[in-house]
Amino acid sequence: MADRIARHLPLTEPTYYILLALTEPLHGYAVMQKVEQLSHGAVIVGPGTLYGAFSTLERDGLIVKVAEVERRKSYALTALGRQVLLAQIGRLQVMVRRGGEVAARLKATGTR
Amino acid sequence: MADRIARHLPLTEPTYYILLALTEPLHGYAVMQKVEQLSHGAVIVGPGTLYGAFSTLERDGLIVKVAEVERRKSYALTALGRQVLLAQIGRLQVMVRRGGEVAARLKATGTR
DNA sequence: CGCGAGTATATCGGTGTCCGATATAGCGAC
DNA sequence: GTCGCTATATCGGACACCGATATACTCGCG
Repeated sequence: MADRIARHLPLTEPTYYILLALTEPLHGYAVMQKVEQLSHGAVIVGPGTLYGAFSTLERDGLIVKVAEVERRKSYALTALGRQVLLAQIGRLQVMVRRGGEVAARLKATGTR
Repeated sequence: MADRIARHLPLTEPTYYILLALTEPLHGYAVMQKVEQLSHGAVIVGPGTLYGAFSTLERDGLIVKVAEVERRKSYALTALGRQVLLAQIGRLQVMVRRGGEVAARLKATGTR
């Protein structure tokens, strides 16, 4: 059953960046900063988005708590989380390829 | 004010493909088929998604009705819609580039 | 000593979107 | 005459995003 992976797709933009950040174990606050950096400032996740997403992702088994030192709770991707992330990257590549073709056409044709 | 464009971002996957399909004037039913084709079957938009999205997109000025022959209502991108679509393609390119780096690292490092 | 700024986690509620289910209706084929 | 395809449309549930808000610790500066 490959829909064990497909069931979680597509990922939204914030969720995608959160998983991307968690390829390296990080705690919540660090994820907020990493996402901003990864997206060149295009995506800013606030506390509401972050901790809501953490709950959902942990419940679904895509991430897991790996440490809890002082106030910092660190999370990391599970094997399933890695597979979902890679599958999403595949979807994005299709989207970009299609988009690139169309973009070229739009620019070439002009406003018509 | 560039947030005239940014206000509409990010686009969800179905909305992205709908706009992509409408770079060429099409009526609703044809959009459903085009989206499925563009996405290699990964995205299937049902009537609920499609006509709901049409209402929102037309209200926001990203698409416009260009013809209505028999039962077919054809829509096409506006200038704003084209700008939003191109901006979204830019976001996707950033996402894919970041994803590609991480994917390479994930595969190289293995399961650790 | 007090206060602002940064670190860090957490909850709540509004808003919007996706999407399945459902409905209508014309058309051609068998 | 009924099945399936074309074609448009509405409704409601479920879910996610995200701003506002709250708590609490630490550090530095005046």
